[in-house]
Amino acid sequence: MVQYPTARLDVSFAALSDATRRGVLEQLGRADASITDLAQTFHMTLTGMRKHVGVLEQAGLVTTEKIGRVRTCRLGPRRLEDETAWIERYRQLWDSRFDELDKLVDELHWKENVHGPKSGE
Amino acid sequence: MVQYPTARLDVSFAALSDATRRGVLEQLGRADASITDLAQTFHMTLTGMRKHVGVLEQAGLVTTEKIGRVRTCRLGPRRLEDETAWIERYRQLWDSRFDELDKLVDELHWKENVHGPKSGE
DNA sequence: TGGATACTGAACCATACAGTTCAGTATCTG
DNA sequence: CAGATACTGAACTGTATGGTTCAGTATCCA
Repeated sequence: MVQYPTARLDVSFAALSDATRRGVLEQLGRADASITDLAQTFHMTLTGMRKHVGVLEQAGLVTTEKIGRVRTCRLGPRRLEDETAWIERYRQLWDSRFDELDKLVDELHWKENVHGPKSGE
Repeated sequence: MVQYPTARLDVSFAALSDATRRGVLEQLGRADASITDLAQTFHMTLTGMRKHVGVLEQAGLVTTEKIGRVRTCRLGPRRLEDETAWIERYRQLWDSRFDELDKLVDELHWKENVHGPKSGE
């Protein structure tokens, strides 16, 4: 059984669970931005935005660098590989689980066809 | 620009941000289970587990059905399509963003080669 | 130098969340 | 019927989250 970096998934999924933070990632996907830029986009105080950026940094999704007065934010090193991997595996489970259900349904149909009221189509 | 179902992403990413809940999904991927089953697996009270299952239900990742005393939990209708789509798009942004950076680096190299310390300036 | 700009840290607030206990209700089983 | 089982709802605890204000510090620019 593959072991996923559980704690890391906790923080990155949590980071993604906020619309503002997802928006920040999208904006940074277009161009680097300062805290002020981001705060303006999302109509929020600098302090508030700084916290969101902090969460994204913790998750490795954003890196920042302060030059002079300005902290510039850019997309970070992580590319959501583990998150994608987890979801992919989940989908496999999901598919196989529903295949099983399909089989059950088929079986029921078969029984119905053999023992049911209208045995010939 | 494609519009993602923001509120839905909020709740499903939040649902996934807890290791216990991800574990529940994995267990249900193997077989349906009662609240008692799940609570035992994760060493938790029934009440505690019921809450987690509630969160997963809200996110559409689990459905439950109570028959007699027993509430049976199974994987729900949602297959994390939207979540995958969001992450996919993010990866595209990430890639293009880093292509841009690569281009910048190339440009710097070029300038260095032309104007660098050894060739003039 | 002095004023505007960009950020930071501390403190605070309201709400949500993960978990518990406890006191039920409803259902099975002998 | 009695007792065990499976769950539920309310209430409580501690901690995290999303947001604010306010009082700074550091930097830039005229």
